[in-house]
Amino acid sequence: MNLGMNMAGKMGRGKIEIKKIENVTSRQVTFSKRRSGLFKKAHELSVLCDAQVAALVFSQSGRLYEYSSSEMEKIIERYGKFSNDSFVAERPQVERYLQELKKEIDRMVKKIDLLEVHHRKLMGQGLGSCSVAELQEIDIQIEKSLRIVRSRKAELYAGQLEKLKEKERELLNERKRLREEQLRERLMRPVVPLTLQICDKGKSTEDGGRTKHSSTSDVETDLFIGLPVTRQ
Amino acid sequence: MNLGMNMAGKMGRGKIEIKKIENVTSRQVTFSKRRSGLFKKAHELSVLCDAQVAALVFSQSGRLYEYSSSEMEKIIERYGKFSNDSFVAERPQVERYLQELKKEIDRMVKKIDLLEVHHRKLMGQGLGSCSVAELQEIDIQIEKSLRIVRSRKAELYAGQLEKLKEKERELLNERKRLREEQLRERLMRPVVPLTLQICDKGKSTEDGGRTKHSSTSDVETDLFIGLPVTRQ
DNA sequence: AACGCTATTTATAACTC
DNA sequence: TGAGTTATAAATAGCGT
Repeated sequence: MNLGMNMAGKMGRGKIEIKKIENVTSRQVTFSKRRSGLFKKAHELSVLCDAQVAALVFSQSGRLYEYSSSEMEKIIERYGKFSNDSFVAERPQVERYLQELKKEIDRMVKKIDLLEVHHRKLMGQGLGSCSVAELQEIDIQIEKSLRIVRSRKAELYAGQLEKLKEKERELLNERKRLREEQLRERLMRPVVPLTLQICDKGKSTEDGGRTKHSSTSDVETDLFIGLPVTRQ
Repeated sequence: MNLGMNMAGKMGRGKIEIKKIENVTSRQVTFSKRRSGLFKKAHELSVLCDAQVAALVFSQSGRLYEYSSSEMEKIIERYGKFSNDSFVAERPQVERYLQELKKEIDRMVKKIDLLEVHHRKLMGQGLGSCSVAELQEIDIQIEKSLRIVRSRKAELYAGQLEKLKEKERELLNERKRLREEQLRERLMRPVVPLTLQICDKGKSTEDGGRTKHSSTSDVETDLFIGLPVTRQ
C-alpha cells in the first residue's frame, strides 16, 4: 500500500551519500547489513588471496564485532611488529623481562635468607640447629672478629692518646709563654687601679688566649683534656 | 582482438568460487582490488554508522595493509578490553606491576647492603669508618655472641658426655653379666676336646654377643666407645 | 530487531592497452 | 606492472512483514 510518499525527490531504492545516517533505525539496519558484508568480503579476500585478514568493528553503542581469518591475537601481534611504535608485540619481551626480574628477586631473597641466617648465628641467635662443628666454626670466627675489633679499637685509642699528648705539650708551652709574658709585663708596667685591672684581666684571658684551642678541638678529646689543664 | 579463447566453458566475466586463486598474477590483481574494496567498505561503514572500524590485511608476501577509522592503536587497545584473554591493554597494569617489582628489588638491594655492612662489621671487616663508640658497640655484641655460642657448645658437649656415660654404664653391666654367665657355664659343663672348643668359641663370641650395640650406636659415640671396650 | 524482497548501485573478473 | 573498460556478480537501500 505504498506509504512514505511524503518525501521529496529521490524515492525508492537509490544511491546514498556516504555520511552519517541520521535515522537511528535505518542506521542500525545498515550497520548490521554492511557489517556482515564487510566480514564476508574480508573472509573472501583471505581465502581467495591466501591472506591474513582481521576486521574490528565497534558499534556506536560500544559493542564489539570482529572477524579474523586466523587467531585475532596472532594477527594483532604481527601488526605490532610492523607498527613502528611498539605497543603490542613487545609482549614476549616484557614477559621475558618480567621473568628476569622475578629471578633476580628470587636470587635476592635467597641471598637475604642466607645473610640473615649467618648474621643471626653471628649474633648468637638460632643456634639450636647447629652441630658442634658448626658452633666451633662460629666460635673461631667470632673470636677472630673480636680480636680485629679490639685491635682496631686499640689503634684508635692510641691515636687519640697521641693527639692528646701533643695537645698537652702545646698547652704547656703556651702556658709557659703566657706566664713569661705576664711576668715581663708586671716588671715593665706600673700598677693600674684595681677596678680597671679586673676588666682588663677578664678581657685578656678570653681574647688574648688565641682561638687555637677551640678550632682544633673535638668533642671526645675535650673530656680528656680536662685533667691536665685543671691540674695546673 | 579477443584472445584467451583457450579456456573451456565459462567464458567472459563470471562468477568465481571462493577458494584460493592458483594463478599468481590473477591472485595478486584480485588481492589489490578486493583489498581496496574492503577498505572502502570499512570506511563507508564507519562513516554511515558512526562506528569505529579497523581492518588488517597481511598479503601472502607478508606485507601489511591496514585501514582504521581512527587510530589503530586505540582500536586495538579497545579490542583488548573486550577480549577475554587480555593480551593487549593490560599494558598499564603490566607497567604498574613492573614498577612494583622494581621497587621491591630496590628495597631488597638496600636491605642486602645494610645486612652486608653489618655482617662485615661483625666479621671484623670494613671497620675503618667506625667511631670508637661503634666499635665499642660491636665489641659488646660480639662478646655477647661469643658467650652464647660457647654456652651452647658447652650444653652440647655436656649432653654428649651424659650419653657416653650412660652407654659406658650399660656396657659395663653387660660385660659383668656375660662374665658371670661364662663362669656359670664353665662350672656346670665338662671340658670338651680342644679342636671342637675352638669352633664353638668362635661361634659364640660372634652370635652370642647380641646385636644391641650395633642397633643403638651412632657414628660419633662409636669413636669414644672404643676405649673402655678394648681395655678389658 | 530480524528477515525477505527487489530495484538499483557497487564491486569486481576478465579483458585490453 | 598498473590503469582503464565492461559485462556480470554481489551488495544493499528502501520497503514490507
